Amino acid sequence: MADRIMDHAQLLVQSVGYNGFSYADIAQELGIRKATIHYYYRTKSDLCASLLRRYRLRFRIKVESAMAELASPKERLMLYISFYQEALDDGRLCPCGVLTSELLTLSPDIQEEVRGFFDEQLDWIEAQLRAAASAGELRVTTPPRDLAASLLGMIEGGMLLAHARKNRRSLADAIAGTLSLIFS
Amino acid sequence: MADRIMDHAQLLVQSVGYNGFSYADIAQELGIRKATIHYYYRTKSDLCASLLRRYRLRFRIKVESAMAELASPKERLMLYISFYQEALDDGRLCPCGVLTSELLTLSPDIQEEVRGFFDEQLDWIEAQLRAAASAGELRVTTPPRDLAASLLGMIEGGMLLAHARKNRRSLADAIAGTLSLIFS
DNA sequence: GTCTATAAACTGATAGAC
DNA sequence: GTCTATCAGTTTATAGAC
Repeated sequence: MADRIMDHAQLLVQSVGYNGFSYADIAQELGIRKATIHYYYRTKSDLCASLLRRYRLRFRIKVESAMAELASPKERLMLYISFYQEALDDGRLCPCGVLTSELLTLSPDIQEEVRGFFDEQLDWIEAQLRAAASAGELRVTTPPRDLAASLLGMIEGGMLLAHARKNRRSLADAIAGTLSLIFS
Repeated sequence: MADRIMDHAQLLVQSVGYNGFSYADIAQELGIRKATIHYYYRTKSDLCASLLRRYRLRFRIKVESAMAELASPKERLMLYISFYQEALDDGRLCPCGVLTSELLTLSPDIQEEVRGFFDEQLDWIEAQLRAAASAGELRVTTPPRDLAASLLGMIEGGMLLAHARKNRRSLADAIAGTLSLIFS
């Protein structure tokens, strides 16, 4: 039951944000009572922090397996972007992107998880860009960290735009164009 | 008083989102009672929709004056981006970017204002890119609409990243690099 | 216009029976 | 483990006095 609760809580965070749902929403969906949720997660804040830790862990594993399978930085980045596109196809946003909009209302634990996720993603993207630069595959001289921030921003913002405009195609297509621009 | 209420409501939307504040927050800040807010704005939904209409109008005027002053599409886009950077320097996010995260919990009026804002921005950016292409100033052949979506996504996502990482520099710097990439 | 008072619903959370 | 019952606090919103 703990997993089912967390699953649905994550779906809700990715759809309407932390302040956009309540324990009653989860209880109704799972056909249980609110008190049952409190048995597994003492507070809503705990539930959200736990959910973010699991999300980050799963995402990390996904990304690591992508590194193992593909050698080319550009291919890796294309696959990386497809992870976000998958969520979008499922009607979900990036939980960390969503929570950033209401970050000031959230507990320090949650804020730290969100910030940690972004830092981790920037590190990974930067590493791919540096590898590409070493291999002479980069067409530009922009500092890798800045370029990584551009790319991650484009991904997070692209998800938001696609969600608001109900146009799920726009993310992968738009970014693929920019990626081709960067790589030779 | 109507203006002061809307001013603070907008600040709150840009800081913590729609579901992140209540009438009590506004009342306390302005030293008035909650009922007074209802006198000017019947519902919270009305207040938010009104606030978005004003925001869009003001933003439109800002952008139009930018078009009048500067002839070069690249310069116009740099100035355009600085409008978002200004908000960020003031600790504010883009209200439409924020509201997108909780869009499914908001009234149809608000949803329409958010979507309208993005469409309007994409139209404007696309027009600048087409003008640049006609003048032979564009280095790429990406469809202008896709490129516009990339840029707006990068702006919206860049604001989010800067907010979460408390690094307000990253927006303008990161985007300037990509802009230089696009323009010859 | 702004207030007091209040309604009705919902919030996260707890105690204790089963 | 899951429930019923309940709490105290908050939410948006309204009625009516001043």
